[in-house]
Amino acid sequence: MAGYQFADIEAKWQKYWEDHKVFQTPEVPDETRQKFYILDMFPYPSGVGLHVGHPLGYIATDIVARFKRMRGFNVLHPIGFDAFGLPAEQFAVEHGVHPRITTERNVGNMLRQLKKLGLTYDWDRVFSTTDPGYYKWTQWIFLQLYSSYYDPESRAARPIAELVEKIEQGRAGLDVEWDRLDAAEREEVLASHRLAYMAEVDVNWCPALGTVLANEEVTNEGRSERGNYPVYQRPLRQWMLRITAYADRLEDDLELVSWPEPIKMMQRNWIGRSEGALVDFPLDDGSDSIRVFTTRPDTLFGATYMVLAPEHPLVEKVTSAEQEAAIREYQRMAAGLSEVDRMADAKRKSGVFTGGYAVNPVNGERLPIWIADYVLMGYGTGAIMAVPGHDQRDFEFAKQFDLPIRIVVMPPAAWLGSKGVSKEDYEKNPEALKDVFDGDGISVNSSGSGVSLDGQPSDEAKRSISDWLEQTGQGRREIQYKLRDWLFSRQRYWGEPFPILHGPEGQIRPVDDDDLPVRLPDMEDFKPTASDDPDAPPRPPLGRATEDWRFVQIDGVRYERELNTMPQWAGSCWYYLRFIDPGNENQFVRPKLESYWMKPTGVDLYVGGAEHAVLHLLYARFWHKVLYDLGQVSTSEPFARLVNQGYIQAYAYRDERGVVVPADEVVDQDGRPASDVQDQSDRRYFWDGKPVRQEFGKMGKSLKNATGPDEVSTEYGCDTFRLYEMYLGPLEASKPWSTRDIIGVHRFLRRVWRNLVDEESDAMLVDDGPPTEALERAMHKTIKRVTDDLERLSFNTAIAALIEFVSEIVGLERIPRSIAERLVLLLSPMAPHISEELWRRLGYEETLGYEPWPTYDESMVAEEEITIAVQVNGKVRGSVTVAAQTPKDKVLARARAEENVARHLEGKTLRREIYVPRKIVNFVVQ
RNA sequence: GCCGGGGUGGCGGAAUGGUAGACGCAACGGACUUAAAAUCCGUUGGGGCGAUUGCCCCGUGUGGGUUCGAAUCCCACCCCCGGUACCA
Repeated sequence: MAGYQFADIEAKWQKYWEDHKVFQTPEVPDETRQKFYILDMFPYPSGVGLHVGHPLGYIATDIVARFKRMRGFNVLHPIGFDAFGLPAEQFAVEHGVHPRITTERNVGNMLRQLKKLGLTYDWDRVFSTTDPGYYKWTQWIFLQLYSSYYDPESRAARPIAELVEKIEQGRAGLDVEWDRLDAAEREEVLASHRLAYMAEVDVNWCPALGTVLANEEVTNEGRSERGNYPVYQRPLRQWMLRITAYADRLEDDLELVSWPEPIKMMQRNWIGRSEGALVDFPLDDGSDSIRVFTTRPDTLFGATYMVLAPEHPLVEKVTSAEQEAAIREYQRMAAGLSEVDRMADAKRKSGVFTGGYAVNPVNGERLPIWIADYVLMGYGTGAIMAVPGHDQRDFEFAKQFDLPIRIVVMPPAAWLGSKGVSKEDYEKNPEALKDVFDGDGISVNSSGSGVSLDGQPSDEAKRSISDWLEQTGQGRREIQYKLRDWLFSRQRYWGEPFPILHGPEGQIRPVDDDDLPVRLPDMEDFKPTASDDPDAPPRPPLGRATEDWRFVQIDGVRYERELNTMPQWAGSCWYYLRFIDPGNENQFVRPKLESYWMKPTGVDLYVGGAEHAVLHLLYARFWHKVLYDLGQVSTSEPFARLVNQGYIQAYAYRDERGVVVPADEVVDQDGRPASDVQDQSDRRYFWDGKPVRQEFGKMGKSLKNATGPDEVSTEYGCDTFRLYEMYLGPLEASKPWSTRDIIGVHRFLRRVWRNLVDEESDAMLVDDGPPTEALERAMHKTIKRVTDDLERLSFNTAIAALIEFVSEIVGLERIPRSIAERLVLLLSPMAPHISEELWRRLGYEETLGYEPWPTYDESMVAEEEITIAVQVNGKVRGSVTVAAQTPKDKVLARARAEENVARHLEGKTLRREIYVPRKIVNFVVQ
């Protein structure tokens, strides 16, 4: 037996931890202890297994979990699998195997890989979103959404029964004659308020995937996020979730959470709140009016024309006979343009005059009405008032078609002066100042029909014009959102069935709670009906299920089940709640446990990739808020603190043809990478020895540059692997994988071992003598550094501190026991196996998972902080503050202060005085 | 274009107003060894002087500023990464 036998050690302790369920969190927690809920974004069970990039976040959370346990916290650290949805289903389709089977197999493989990393998840809490015991409650939550509505008065979700009550009492503020409506009509009214409702809307239809997709799942290029297939707009009757009702709360509450600023920003942009006003512009014949939305009602006097979206319903009405042909032509062209073409053409504005006119309500001016594709039907009202003096796009359009431009907001005179620009200059060329002048100006030329804004600053002008519009009934304040309701159904097999029945007259009936879950039927043919035809009808695979699944007889009525399934994101919207009480068959989570683990601000630390910024992270917040309103959970936000781990990147290689060459077939040839195919029968042998181009990218299958955790663990052990991944750099940063660097942390572990264990005799090299003062001091300093670094998730510097400390004990004949013990404890969150082994060899019976974290003595680490100041003629001219531990530090500080001042006062003499710690005046110049 | 993050040795990265480059890799020199691996010791931002110990100048994307003192704070610009895009 010699040296650090990591393979034996790791196998031994992993088995021990699993057999003794060391890291299991008790089902009912000890409420006297402080809790810490630390969560990873659970993975979908990929078929190809893990590469070294995946566990980065898992290792980080595991370190924190172990650290927090040692600091006395009651830790919940679970893992599960997001197994429904497109990726799992696509994998099954490709392999021609039922997704239930591939999912089970993949979950098994991933569990094996995760366990090999020594992660301290509570394995008894593992579940997949595909387990009927789980999706039963996903369906149940859906029914909560279905039977709730958003009450604007209390700004919260309430049971739909309360709405019925309000309507009956005439308090709902709805313009309906409830008593005279039949059941179907009543349901229609309710449907327009339910948080889950069916509606015929323009949806993103992806024929190649055979399903509809949510806005969040469609890329900028108008293609599917999964698979990159074309997506078309098309009206279909689908399930929707009324996430828009929560737009303002989703935006406001971002302030409550400690999330990375970029993620908050992405959510804000996605929600896209903008405050402004709705204004009605009557047509000049008075027959109708054009309603527009504007964020700049203070520029109403600057409107010089109107623009409708080409597909706006009023286009027909306002078009004059002579313009009709031109308008038709333009509409046809606009309809034919794809999103991409439209974007490519964004710089050049196009449009056509309709021949019609509208009247500006503030001054009675007749404004020509145009149509143009820079106005989108999908945002605001699909119509705008054009103010070319104060809007870039309107300005470009006006220039192109020679329409008048009017300035109605002027930068303050002082501001213009500071730029060396006159009022006239600005009027001549407002564009020149647009970039630097943000609109906080003073209204000018803004008087008309009984209202004047002249002289008012923009904010004030916005308020007074809004008041005037509201008083005269020509408009009102309005907040617009970019966020759309969430399209919630998919024409796919591998998802949660909806707990919904459709009656023969089209009535919707929720499945009784007692009949949940509605199980996904076992089907041989689960493949989606894909097509190249954008007009192909959606055919949900569940339509091919057996009749006894599809039809249900209740009270003599024959109902058909909803054939769509829920989208990928449904399961991940609430899984963090189920981990709290995973086995509960009667409730989705026990309230008592929920409030213990979630209060006061939700999951304490949530680690995962940034790619879910507007998908999972937004959807989960929405569901959570609904559950909160309904009294089912006790916090308004699910995740208190979020950290996005970076990607691990790796070099990838392409040959002259641009074909990817596997990274392990590349060799160094005179300092340049070259292809190295040994097998002569391989068709690629031709390229042997040819130079390849190096690039840098995300690790993965497509670049053939992935390294598996198993390979690393076999060669160096998983403790080394864990240390290496954390030592690469900050958790949040993307960083390059470099297999050759692994040796560094491996050497460190071997050094630890060698210094504590005699390689010959296998005996511990520790004694009970006291450490030297210097060593004890270094120990305290290290404890402080590691503790602070782990608190702020700076794993790389924590490890560096340990490496540094170990170099202090190198060469010591025997290590004082007290030092060895604390070193092992400090190391254990990061390298648990070697630590556990050393801990036992130090004579402890108990596993060190819950051993107390070592403490440090302030007086041992406190660095005396001294300030050295220099006075010249009674005036302080320089000072240096240093954290000094040795007299040498102090001398250095004094010398520096002196030097700094001397440099500025050449020729003068400095009189030196003694320094006094903390508040000092030391050098006096005369 | 707009929003957000960033730019420090050959490389990954430390340092958030006080000795820039911790720690690791790579590289070079040395010890041990028949040899190699492993291990250990030393050197390693650039330039110059002294060469025994030491000393000086320049250096954190570029240019300015604040300060006794700036990688760090402020202004302008350049470049890279991420998000987003005719959102009225």
